[in-house]
Amino acid sequence: MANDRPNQGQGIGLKAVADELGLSQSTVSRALRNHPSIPAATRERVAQAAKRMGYAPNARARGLAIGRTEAIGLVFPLERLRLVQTNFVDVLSGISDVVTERGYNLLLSPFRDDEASVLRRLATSRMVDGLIITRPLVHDPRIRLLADTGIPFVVHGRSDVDIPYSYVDVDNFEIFRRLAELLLDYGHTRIAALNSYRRFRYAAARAAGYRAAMDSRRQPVDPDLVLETAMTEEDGVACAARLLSLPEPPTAIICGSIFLAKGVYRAAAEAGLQIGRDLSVVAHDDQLRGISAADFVPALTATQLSVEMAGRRLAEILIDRIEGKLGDDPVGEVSRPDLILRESVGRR
Amino acid sequence: MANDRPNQGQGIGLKAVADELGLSQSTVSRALRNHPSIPAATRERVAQAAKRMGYAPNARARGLAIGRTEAIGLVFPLERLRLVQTNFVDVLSGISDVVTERGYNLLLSPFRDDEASVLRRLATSRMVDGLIITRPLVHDPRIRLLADTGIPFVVHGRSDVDIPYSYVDVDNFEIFRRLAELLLDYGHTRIAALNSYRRFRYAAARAAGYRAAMDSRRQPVDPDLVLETAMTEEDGVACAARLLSLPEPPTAIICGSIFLAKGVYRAAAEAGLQIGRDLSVVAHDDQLRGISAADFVPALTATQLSVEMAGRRLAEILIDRIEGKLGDDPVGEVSRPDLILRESVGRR
DNA sequence: TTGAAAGCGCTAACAA
DNA sequence: TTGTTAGCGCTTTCAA
Repeated sequence: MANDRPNQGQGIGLKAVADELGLSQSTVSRALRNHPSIPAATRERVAQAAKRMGYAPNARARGLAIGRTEAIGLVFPLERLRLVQTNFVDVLSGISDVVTERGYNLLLSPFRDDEASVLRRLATSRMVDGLIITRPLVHDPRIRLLADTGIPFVVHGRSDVDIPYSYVDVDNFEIFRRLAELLLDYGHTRIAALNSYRRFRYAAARAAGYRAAMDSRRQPVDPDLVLETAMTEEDGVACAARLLSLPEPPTAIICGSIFLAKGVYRAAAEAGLQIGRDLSVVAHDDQLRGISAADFVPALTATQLSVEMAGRRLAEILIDRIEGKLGDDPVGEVSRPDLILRESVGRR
Repeated sequence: MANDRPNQGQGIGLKAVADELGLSQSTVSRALRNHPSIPAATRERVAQAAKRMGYAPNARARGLAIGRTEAIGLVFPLERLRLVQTNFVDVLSGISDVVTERGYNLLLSPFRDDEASVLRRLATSRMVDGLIITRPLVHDPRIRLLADTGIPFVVHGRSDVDIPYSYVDVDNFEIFRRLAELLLDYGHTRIAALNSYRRFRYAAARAAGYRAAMDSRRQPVDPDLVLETAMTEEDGVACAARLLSLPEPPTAIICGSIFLAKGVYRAAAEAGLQIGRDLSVVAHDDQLRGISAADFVPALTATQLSVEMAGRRLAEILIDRIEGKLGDDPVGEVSRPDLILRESVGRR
């Protein structure tokens, strides 16, 4: 025997219900899942008995039989959960919503350093039906890894790899391009950019967008004004302080996140500069819960795009794919940001 | 046939490895799991082949065979993830840590309203080996529900039910008692308490602790000074404003959370009151990431106890229980808080 | 030390 | 409309 406690020691299984009613397991199984071949009368009897006896299907056995678990996985660095200033919880919130709506479960797999092995294990063990990965690098090895296992997956963001894959992304090039052009329109030329680390594809795209805007106006790009940093308030303070102490400081700053912008506001206040008059600030806003560009004083001009909505789309696409509701071709969605003009920008 | 793509369409299974080596499935299975009956030589050969062929065990099948999944579940209201001011993420972080260390997976099941059915489904479907539940009510029906299914579970907090269960809790009675006594020691008698909703066991315990302290000093409890509220900064502002506009306002306020305290600080500032001189404030501090009682101005006197550590213990106890490392008797752990004196309290 | 075979609880093809 | 039967991929007993 494989197990000394049949049926996990508890359960009323299909067998018990079938015996009780003098039916076969398969009839009971079909009745419970509303198979058309089962007449209403039988279906009713079975439903009654199942309920009375407290029958609950065993997900492990069902998963093995149908080849699906009805769960999707999300692998992420433990750190991101700990971070206070992160959009991770908002993405997760969007994913959770859809997962609930569609009757799936969400398997969270945190990792400390070796993401690849966690991903591989999850994918090949068929513990989940599909996976979501986030924050891809410019050339992200995870995509090939997952494609090779054959498991359905969706990427939050894009990566420059030569295999097709599904993704949900925002137009990061456009985000920084528009923010830079806005500032150029207002007469600024010494425009600083606080960007994330360029190994991440989204940051690389933003850097390119910034450069494109500057190039199109024949403005030189001063490398001292382009900083790579984490997206937190503290880093915003530090970067701004550094920029403002330059011999020829910027008159405007583009921030990759709203947290960064908050830090810049603080640094400006300390330096006695008034935002919108002495220093212009713009940012990209993920529309996170609990912090709003409109509530900044003065209100912050920003591109905006809900990252929670992105979470929703990620889960929707993944589940559709798992259920075969999408063709075999990968789908990609790129949202373009709205630019909301508020009071943090002034003429130079 | 049950499935038109045997082995999920991909996988190198035990069978393939066995055939390759001219061994039986069972030998390969045992070799891979270091069964003592397998000689080192064979074990080695098998390990090589498995690696070379890219064998990965199918978790669904394994789970079915051994009756375990090596995953634990956490059911929580979708809302809590969305909340900015919540200790949920910190608890989750502690749980994640341990889950990773022990090689388990964490299944997050968000729900919108019908928690009971989500719990029951998770428990009876044997999708996970054990469950953690949080924020129990004074009489929490979930405990009986889970106990009836027979699944191992641990509660973050206690509940007054007459069945044994495992829990990790803090001494909430003691927390409010000590905070109140401290204020009484400083000569305060009009002491307000901002507590959570008393249907939650922890809030009920805190209310009792407050009352016990007052009673022991023969101080009457003014119902106007005891407020039930959510634990956010906004609510802190609102409650404090209300208390300060009383005909006979309190001279000291006990806050159930550090967020609440933050709001009280704000309201005091608006009212032109100086914390520590015109108004004394104390709080309980869950030691959340990103907000520290020591950083308040003036620094906040508080009881403290790491809620992340509680998360760790919850997972440790649950997994030990699943693996049979604990006896059959439930275990309960109650931590007592440290009281850290800072500058937010003054003599009346 | 190894293999054959049964079984975990469920689904589904096929036959009746 | 229902039952029989053969899996899903793995573990484990039992026998060799």
